[in-house]
Amino acid sequence: MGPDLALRAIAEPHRREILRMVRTHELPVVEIATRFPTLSRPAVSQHLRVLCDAGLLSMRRSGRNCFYRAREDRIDRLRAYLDLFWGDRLAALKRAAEREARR
Amino acid sequence: MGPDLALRAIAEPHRREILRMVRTHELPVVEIATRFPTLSRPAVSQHLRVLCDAGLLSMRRSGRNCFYRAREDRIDRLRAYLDLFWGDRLAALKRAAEREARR
DNA sequence: CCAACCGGTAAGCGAATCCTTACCATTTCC
DNA sequence: GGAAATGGTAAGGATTCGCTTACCGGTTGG
Repeated sequence: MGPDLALRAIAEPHRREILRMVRTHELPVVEIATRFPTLSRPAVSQHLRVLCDAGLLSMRRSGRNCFYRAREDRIDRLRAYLDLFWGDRLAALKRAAEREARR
Repeated sequence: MGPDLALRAIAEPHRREILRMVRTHELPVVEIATRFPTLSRPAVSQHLRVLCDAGLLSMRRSGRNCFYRAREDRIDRLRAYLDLFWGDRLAALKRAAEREARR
């Protein structure tokens, strides 16, 4: 069930970076790949697959381009799961503020 | 650098369960292990190690017992990283509310 | 039509992950 | 002192991960 695939997906730095890139606007694979000079293109394709399987990305085909984009609804769902998992958010903010004030 | 170890650590369901168990109060390893009937004790020990290496747990020795406990400050730090990563939280809540209202 | 472009898939490889059994050190209690 | 309890570590195995190169199908434009 739910958040496992997504959590595993975002545990990988490259995939977090991809997710960040397609948050505000969709991008074709070529564009994503060129921003990873150290990575082969299949590697990027495979990361995209993992993110899609986790439900965090959607894909749109147009001609010979594949545009990927973050699925905001799924991201929100993951955030909701994590919020529930971590527990009281206000308490956390309060602690953070106290630690900040202590310096 | 920072959140990678922690994110990898919480990507594992057993480790999330452990983290949940020692959030409010510390627990000795035996107690943690008995709550995982399907897991050997070394497996639990190894999960505890991963969580410690990620900074998410602290350990206190007392006699022959090792009490583990969640490090709330590190958890808060991880939450802060994720909040920054995801972006505007209010926008997310708004979207969630809209989706909810749409049913 | 055909050469270039775009992107997914297959196969393989080294490393990491998660688990097991076996063993060890320390502490406690008789 | 010695048995029992606690918990870490070593070694090994099966699986998964992240990456590579090689290849293949679909689209486009000369």
